[in-house]
Amino acid sequence: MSEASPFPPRADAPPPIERYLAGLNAMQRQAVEVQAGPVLVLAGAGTGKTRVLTTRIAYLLASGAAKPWSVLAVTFTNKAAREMLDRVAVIIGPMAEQIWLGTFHALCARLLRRHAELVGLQSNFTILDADDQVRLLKQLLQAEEIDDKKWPARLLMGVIQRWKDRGLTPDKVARSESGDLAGGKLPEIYAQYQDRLLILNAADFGDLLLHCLTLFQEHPDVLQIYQNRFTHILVDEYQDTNVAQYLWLRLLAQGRRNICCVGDDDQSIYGWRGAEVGNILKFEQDFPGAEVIRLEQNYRSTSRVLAAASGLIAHNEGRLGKTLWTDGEEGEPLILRGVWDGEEEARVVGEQIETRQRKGTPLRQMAILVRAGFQTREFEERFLTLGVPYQVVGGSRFYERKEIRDAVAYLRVINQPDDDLAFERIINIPKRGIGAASLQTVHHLARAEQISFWSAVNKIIQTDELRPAARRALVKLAQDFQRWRSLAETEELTDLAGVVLDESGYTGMLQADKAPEAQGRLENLKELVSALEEFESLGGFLEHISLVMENAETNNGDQVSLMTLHASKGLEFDVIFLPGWEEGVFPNQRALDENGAVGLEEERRLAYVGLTRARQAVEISFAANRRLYGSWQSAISSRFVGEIPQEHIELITESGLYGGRSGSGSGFGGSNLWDEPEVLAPGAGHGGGQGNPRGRYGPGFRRRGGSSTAKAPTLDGKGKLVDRSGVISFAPGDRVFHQKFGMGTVSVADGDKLDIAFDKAGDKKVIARFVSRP
DNA sequence: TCCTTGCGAATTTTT
DNA sequence: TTCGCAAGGA
Repeated sequence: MSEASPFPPRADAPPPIERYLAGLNAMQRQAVEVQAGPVLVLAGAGTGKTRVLTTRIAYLLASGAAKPWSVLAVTFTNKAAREMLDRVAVIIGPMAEQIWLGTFHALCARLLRRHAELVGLQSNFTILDADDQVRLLKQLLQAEEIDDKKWPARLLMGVIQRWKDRGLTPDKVARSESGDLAGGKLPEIYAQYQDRLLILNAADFGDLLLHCLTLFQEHPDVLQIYQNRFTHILVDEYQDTNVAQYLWLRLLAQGRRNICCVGDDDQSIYGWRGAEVGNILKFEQDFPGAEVIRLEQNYRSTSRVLAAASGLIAHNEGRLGKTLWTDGEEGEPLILRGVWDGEEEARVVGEQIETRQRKGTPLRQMAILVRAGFQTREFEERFLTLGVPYQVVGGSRFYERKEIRDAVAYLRVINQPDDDLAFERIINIPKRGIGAASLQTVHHLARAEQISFWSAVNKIIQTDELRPAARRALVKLAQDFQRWRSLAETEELTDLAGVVLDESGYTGMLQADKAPEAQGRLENLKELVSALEEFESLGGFLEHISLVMENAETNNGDQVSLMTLHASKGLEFDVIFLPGWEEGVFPNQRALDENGAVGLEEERRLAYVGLTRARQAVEISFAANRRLYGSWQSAISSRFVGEIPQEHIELITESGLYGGRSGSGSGFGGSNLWDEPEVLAPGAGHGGGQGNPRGRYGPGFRRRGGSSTAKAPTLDGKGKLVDRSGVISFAPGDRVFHQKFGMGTVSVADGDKLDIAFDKAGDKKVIARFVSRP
């Protein structure tokens, strides 16, 4: 359908505007044509949402209403951003590159790099990933002596992220919010965390938005620049925006009020991550006079699939309400299959896939959608046995592998010396004889002086504070980094990476490693090095991997797709398999426990998303027995099963399995369907000893024991650090005490660097921080 | 400093 | 089941 003729020939002679509208239905057309003022497009699944958005952009440009650089188009995922860019480029050509198009996070990062200093960052700031965030928070928690058993860093990090999602900087977190989290100290720790990030010249994901928001709020002149620049704003997946994103958009849109948001409240599945469906519900209040357009004609699914999905989602309350319809075929009924256990489920799905393939459906048109990532395992195993090619979408990611993260950590330190988390990660990888004791010493200095780890290392290696071996190792490492940093100025990235991996000893370490996976790691590193070819600068590469942490797609060829329901949003396939429809699995027990009725509705929307991915056929299955963490558990079918209108379902069970019931379902009634808990003996397991492919990180480096070094003069009575102005100065002749070296007399004092003649340990160079008056 | 062993705990979704 | 973490030994 998409006739891609290269145009326009000249910028001042656009093709007839009508051309863009051809093939759109009345509602779509309206959504494209209304250019001025706020517009909300409620776009049901498969109603041509992306087409509307891309056409709208093209139409804006062709009609002369906007210039490419004055259009801001925001998406939720990188995938969506790329797809939109591609599709716009097909219509309008290379001009598309000039549109401000990307995810919230990518766009905010771009803005922040320009104005970093206004929020206390430098423009080459590092973007931390989830792992870094938790590690950093863990350090702070230990310093505060918070019990990490009671308050796991991951959990607290989640709370902080939620605050950030809501646009709350530490000073805005209400007392009532904190509760007894971390003994009521969490807001304070949040503040420390933010301070620490600034010292590290780093921002986490939430910060990208939060800082941008602060920037706009506190610098009206800057805000105005962008309000003027972005004459037209488009937002995809509006139902997934959180409060911070909403505030950000509202600030930017306030100028011209030309904002067009597209979304579907029934597909809001990121509430757990701070998304506010409320944003879409109150759009008309926020933008009075907004035009609301509903897209209800579905071009994707058969009427039976559609009816099943609609019937299911009708069980939710508080919807804006849409009535999807199609003039397409009725199609085959959905298949609902009860099986004995997960193994059988995988076997049957495998058979169905092979059968459908024989009948002409290519593998790439089939997908298995699961609730949680680990559920893909059984299917993978089965496919390996069968020899069915498959692809796990969004599974273990390339950039999360240990060796890749290590290599990237080296690059990060080269790019930005103050990136402590990266530096600490690789300071002793490969082993350099720098152990916990040395690390703690450096840490201590870094915290006391409020400087970065890198700075502390450089300071400390000029002294005798560390053991000679450790000191030598650090001196070498510091020199290496200096050298690599200057190489980075002149050499190609790939060459730089090769040199770094070689000279650091990292390659050597892997080559010497006899473990079976070492070879694969070397391969991965090679892949990383070649991936660097596409980038012009180190900064550009690092930005890419932190914002676009996606798999290097190798989906050439005909493969079945395996992915989570979340990852499937926005995709479509001829045939969809939905396994694991059991209470507790789907809907997920934790979602129910933690969020009750709200959680259940989100789970139901997830089911709705799953169903509406299908063009032609859906096969749902559930098992009577499920193995979970080594123990068997009997299960009952998901309540969602009973919520799908019966007339669109064909029920299949192996005869005899469920008290002989089989065939089309009499006694259909929801969750009590086949409710015969029967425990299966944990007999014949799978053959043991599959190699575990997941490399994990080595032991982390961390301080122990919090601020227990109470002898240092930098700690006040409560163990708090005193600020920089509180540095005690020493003069030659002063008697001092050092924890390790004992008593001594200052012989030379050069700022905070002291030469001291110790009574027992002899002449040493130390930093003033480490000694006290006796 | 580093490695091994043993124990306990927890187990979703992702920019 | 698997992973991460803490303690103990070389």
